Amino acid sequence: MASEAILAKAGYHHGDLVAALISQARELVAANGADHVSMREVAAKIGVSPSAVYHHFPDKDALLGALGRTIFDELADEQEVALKSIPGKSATATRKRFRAIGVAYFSFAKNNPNLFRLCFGPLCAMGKFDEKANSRAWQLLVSGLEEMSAIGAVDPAVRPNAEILVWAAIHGSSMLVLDGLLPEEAIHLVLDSIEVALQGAAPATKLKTVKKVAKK
Amino acid sequence: MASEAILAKAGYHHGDLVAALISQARELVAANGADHVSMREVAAKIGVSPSAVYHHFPDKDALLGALGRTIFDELADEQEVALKSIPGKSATATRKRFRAIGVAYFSFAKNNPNLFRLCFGPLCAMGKFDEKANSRAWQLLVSGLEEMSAIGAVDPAVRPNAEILVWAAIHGSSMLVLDGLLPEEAIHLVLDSIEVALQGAAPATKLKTVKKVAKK
DNA sequence: TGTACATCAGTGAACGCGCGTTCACTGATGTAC
DNA sequence: TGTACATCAGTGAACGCGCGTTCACTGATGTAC
Repeated sequence: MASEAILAKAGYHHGDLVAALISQARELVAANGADHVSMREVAAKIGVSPSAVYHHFPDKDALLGALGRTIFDELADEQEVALKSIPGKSATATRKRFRAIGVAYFSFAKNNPNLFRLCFGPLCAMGKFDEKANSRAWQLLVSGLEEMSAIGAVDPAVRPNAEILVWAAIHGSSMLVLDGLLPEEAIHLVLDSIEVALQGAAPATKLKTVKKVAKK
Repeated sequence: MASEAILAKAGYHHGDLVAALISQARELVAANGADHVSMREVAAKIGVSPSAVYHHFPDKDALLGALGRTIFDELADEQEVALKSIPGKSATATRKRFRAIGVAYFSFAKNNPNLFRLCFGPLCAMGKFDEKANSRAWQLLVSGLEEMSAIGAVDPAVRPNAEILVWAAIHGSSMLVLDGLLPEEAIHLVLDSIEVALQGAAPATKLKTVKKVAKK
């Protein structure tokens, strides 16, 4: 949809420079990594003078920040596409959907390592993205876990912190695969382990003991 | 130990420029992030000409690569210190030690975010560190899980992929806290959940069902 | 419908900078005899 | 022990570059009357 706007007009006024800049920045970040993208290059590839960019973004971080926001959206989009391809209310479908959330997350990282690193890099820590840029992906995970709970696949003792554990494990394994520190299968092993872990099913008393010891 | 060597000599020949360069690079990366450190600045802070660096490192990546290797070592050092502070063969001590591995990992990330990001950034993916730079930390985790198994704290069904799950979860939560996407308590919630998850204790038949469904 | 004018969104030249790296060089060191 | 000499580890000047950003400007657009 951005591309329509980009091609819509030519001449002195561009038409939709903002969209074109973000889209071109996306291209260059994907290809070279966020650290090797310059304002001048982005402008040049669009055929616009470097200074034109400053009519739309106050500085480089702002452009990359805007890009980061759209990448978070892309990630959530892909997760939603994956989810929609698995209809049905059965336990099997629910489990497949839950898994798909993690697999889509990992696939996005694998297919777009530089974009993924932009989202979860220093710019994120500096708060250059929307505060809630990642909230769609988070919400999908929450819903997935609610569905899993509904079919009895989540031990109540594990439920409260499940979102955090699952996100951390999926994010960590994705990152470590990108870093070349874990093999690509890791994501599936992690998802296997997570499902087992969520199931829990230790007797309540036993769980209590575990927690007590752990807190000491 | 590096500082002795650095201060050992003065004059035309430095004495141990390699160690001094790495140590100064460490300082600057910690303060400004790896992307904002230059060869010239490192050399200047040591009081040496920029070109001197090239007698010891072929290029910038090589210097940062060498630094990365030492940071992985620092991380493992801190984990070992934490482990040694918890002696004893009791189940309680074992659990505390296991937890300490994760807490030390997180603390290192929290106290040295820029160094941590250097270790697990693009340079790592490019193979600029030793292939086995992270192997000490990994080995500590393996040993920790073996200890945990020995006291019966790890369900045999969960054991095979436990290292990967645990590393991914600890790494992921550390990263997400650095990114400002999870609150600092996340690491403790994750460690709680991991201990419960390792305990597992679902009946074997039930586990099988779970796995079968998951693989579909 | 036509026109005046404010506003918007570009241009292009320039500023000032720090960067990674190379090169020819030289002072210091250590070793063989 | 003294000396010649190869090697090592520095210097300092320079190359060539691309960068983020600013500035005075101008062409295009849209709106009020």
